Amino acid sequence: MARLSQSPTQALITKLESITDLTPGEIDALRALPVRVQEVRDDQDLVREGDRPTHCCLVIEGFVARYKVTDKGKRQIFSFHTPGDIPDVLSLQLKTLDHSLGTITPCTVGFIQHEHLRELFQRQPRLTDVFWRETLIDAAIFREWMLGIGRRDAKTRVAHLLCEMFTRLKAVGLEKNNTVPLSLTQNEVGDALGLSTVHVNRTLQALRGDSLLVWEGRTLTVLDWGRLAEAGEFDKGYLHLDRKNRAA
Amino acid sequence: MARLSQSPTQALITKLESITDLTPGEIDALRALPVRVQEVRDDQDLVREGDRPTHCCLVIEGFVARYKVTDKGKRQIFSFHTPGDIPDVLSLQLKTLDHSLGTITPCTVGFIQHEHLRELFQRQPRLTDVFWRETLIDAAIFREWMLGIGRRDAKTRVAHLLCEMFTRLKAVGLEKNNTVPLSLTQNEVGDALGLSTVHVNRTLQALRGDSLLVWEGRTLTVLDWGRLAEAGEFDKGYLHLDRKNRAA
DNA sequence: CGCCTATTTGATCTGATTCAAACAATGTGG
DNA sequence: CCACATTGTTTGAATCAGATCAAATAGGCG
Repeated sequence: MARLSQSPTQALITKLESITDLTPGEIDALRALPVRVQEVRDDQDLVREGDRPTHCCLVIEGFVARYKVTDKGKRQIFSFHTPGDIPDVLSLQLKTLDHSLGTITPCTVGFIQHEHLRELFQRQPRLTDVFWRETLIDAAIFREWMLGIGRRDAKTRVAHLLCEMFTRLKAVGLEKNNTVPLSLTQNEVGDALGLSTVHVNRTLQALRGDSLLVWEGRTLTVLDWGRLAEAGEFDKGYLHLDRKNRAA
Repeated sequence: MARLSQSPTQALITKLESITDLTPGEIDALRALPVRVQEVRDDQDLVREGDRPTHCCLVIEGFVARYKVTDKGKRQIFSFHTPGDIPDVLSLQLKTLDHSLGTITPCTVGFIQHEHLRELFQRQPRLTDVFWRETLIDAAIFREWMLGIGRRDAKTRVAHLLCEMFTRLKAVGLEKNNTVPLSLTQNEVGDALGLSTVHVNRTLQALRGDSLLVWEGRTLTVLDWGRLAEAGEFDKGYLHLDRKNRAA
């Protein structure tokens, strides 16, 4: 249960502070953003391909995914988003959405009007760079997924995704004892990696067999990070998490 | 042979004008950008994964590609870039490059110091939005490729890529009589689509057999756009080419 | 308890890879 | 201007990773 005293944008501020330094003025401006908070159950679209939204969605609690569906009805998930993310900031710049955004767990979502974000960027121009940077990291993750889907085998792909989720969740403070909350179904993992559910299942069994991880219910525990990262060819560079690593 | 009177940033200006309106002041500022022009032969890296560049690369002539290589030595190409593109603007925001950028044909490349671009954005803040928008369209293309690599079969993928290249080249004025210059090898197409060269070859034969296209030497001619677009499940929405379609 | 959703297992099939070699086109130096 | 080298395309055959189909099992939860 969220504390009532907590601003709906707290998760956003935490997230941004994990990748950049914010001035007190910027933090105040973010806190002052008018946000309409809403509970949404799972498997609901927040915005849909073809929409022309006038607001953005801030994930406050839960997991959401961006995806698109083939003419033949096959779904490809492009990204998973965690609290603090605004998966559709891009709608500020691109009028028509080219993909959909939906919840994959029950969520708390904050809706922020475009006009308010535009005002924010006008008053705090440096935040434009911060959000631009965010969308660029997004794209870096797309590239890494593309590399996996196009050129890595199933086992490597699955291991890589789990490494990525673990690392990202850890970066926003959700890791404890090598364990992170990870409420994805094997079907969703398949849609993210371009694999069938059945094959994801068998691949996970192989990873379990190697004693690399335990993933049951909604938590993932990494038993041997070194070997898991190796199995997934995982190098976190592309996540650009290191604050020292950002451009001057 | 390029006219000497032409600014090295002309291709860039043309490109930007295809997706947005520029003010005379913005055009002047772009023209005034100090650019070091250089001829580069094919198959040369312009910047490499791990680099911390202090300049960006403007494609003036030729094709370049962004790519990354698997631990096992398999290459995945993320994007092809044509004259007017600055494939690595992202290095302004992300200090360390997470992928490489290389020529796939002999090229004319313009190098622009980061500091000059930063000054430009300071003086013409609206250009920040224009370039942000550019990188967002980049990401939209990544998503569409991901959908293809993950969820479409070889024939659809190849047809889709050819539709995309045709459309993009047409948008920058390089189409004539349903023909565009397309200097890609089948091997490069494979690396872009996550397919083996052999299979790309057989797939192209199928498309030729259907009288959808002719692709020989360095030009692609589309014989039946309607059926090719259908075969590739191609809908150009994701390219966000329509100027009327940009956010207010 | 019974329903619904997610995971698991088994058997079969296939699109795409791999390996290997021939062929075609382009460019180079003598 | 030809011989040769290089790079890209094409063909054929064998193989395999992963998909598909179908059905059983296991968890959660009202």
